[in-house]
Amino acid sequence: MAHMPKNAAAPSVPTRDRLLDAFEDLLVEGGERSATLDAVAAAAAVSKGGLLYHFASKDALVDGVLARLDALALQDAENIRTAPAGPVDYLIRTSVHTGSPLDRAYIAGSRLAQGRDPRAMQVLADIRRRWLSVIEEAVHDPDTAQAIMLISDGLYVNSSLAENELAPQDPTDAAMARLIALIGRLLPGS
Amino acid sequence: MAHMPKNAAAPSVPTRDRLLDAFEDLLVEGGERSATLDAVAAAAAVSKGGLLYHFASKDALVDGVLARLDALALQDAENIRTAPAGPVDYLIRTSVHTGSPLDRAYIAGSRLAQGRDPRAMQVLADIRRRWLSVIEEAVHDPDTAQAIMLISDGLYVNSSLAENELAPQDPTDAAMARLIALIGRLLPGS
DNA sequence: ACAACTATACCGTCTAGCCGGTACAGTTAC
DNA sequence: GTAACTGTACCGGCTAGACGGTATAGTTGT
Repeated sequence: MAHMPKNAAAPSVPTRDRLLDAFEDLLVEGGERSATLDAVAAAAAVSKGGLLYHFASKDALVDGVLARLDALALQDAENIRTAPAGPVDYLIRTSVHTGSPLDRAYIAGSRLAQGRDPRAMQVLADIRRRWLSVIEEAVHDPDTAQAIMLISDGLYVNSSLAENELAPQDPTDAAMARLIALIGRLLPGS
Repeated sequence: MAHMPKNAAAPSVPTRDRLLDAFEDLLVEGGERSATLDAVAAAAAVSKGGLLYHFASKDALVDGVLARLDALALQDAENIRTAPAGPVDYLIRTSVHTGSPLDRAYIAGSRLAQGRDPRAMQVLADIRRRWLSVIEEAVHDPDTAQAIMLISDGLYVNSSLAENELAPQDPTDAAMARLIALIGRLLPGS
């Protein structure tokens, strides 16, 4: 058990992933400023030296979350495409914060983008482009697809801005169902 | 020329406002982290002592931009209500970045909110609530009004994410006109 | 006299990153 | 089989610089 955690009865979650999780959580809950190396190390129950062993710099940590976000989003594009209730329904319902790993990673990425990190902005742009093309494929009209993407983005910022009830917060509630019905009116066929 | 800018043939802009402008610009262009007291003072061509003469703390500076944002947004709500082409047209067209004072102030406020500043989150929430009620007044249907707000929010994040052409960037271009036409389909009357 | 500054020095704290050390499993050489 | 050594995974103390804020003495136009 050379490279395993000392106390591991089970492999548990690798330290590297725990550090990434901690970094994400701090970004999501406290914004960029609160996600310091010390805070990340503490949240992951690792010393600062241990953090820097896995990620040589804060930049490396950023690259780490961004890489994971990209991988998660790539998988998600497939989920959207093959969703039983259809891509639009799936996209809209998952645009509010669900606490899924992708969700957390996406918000973390947004925080980094708001801090003007060009890598984060690039990754987010790529993800959104991917989503848009899936929706375009489904609705067969670029303008409609774009409008749907905009609503999805709007839902995201709303649930990001926390505790306000301007928009549906829960993917399963009635307001969400009404919103999806409304979006139906945008579709070319009627 | 004591309290006037040295070079002022005209009263020009008062130092206090130049400091607020500088703070906003730094927030918009470099995110929260780059907007330090030293940077703000330098950008406004004022000494650090001069900055702290007008704003005793960074918190006071934040309060300053937030107060100005709130005032600007209050005025804007009236502009939306009385827009010749109608509230929805106006709201949507001004949801992309135009470089207007309100626009810059709003983005600056968003940066602060992303840094989890509760005051900023509160001010933004109030502004959005105001906009929503103006739109509700105009379209006579809460769900439709909400969907329109979401599209507006979506446009805003898109133009915030810079240099991507997923959504219309220019309030006068054809894509914007098509988007507004599409939104027309959401309206209860047809 | 006073408001509106400039300039400079300073303080405590926070932050990123560095470095020397430790523990220990596995490898090699005899 | 055991001593010497290697690589991995960490610990925790440290430092330089940035940051928010204080302080203070001087300057300038009215």
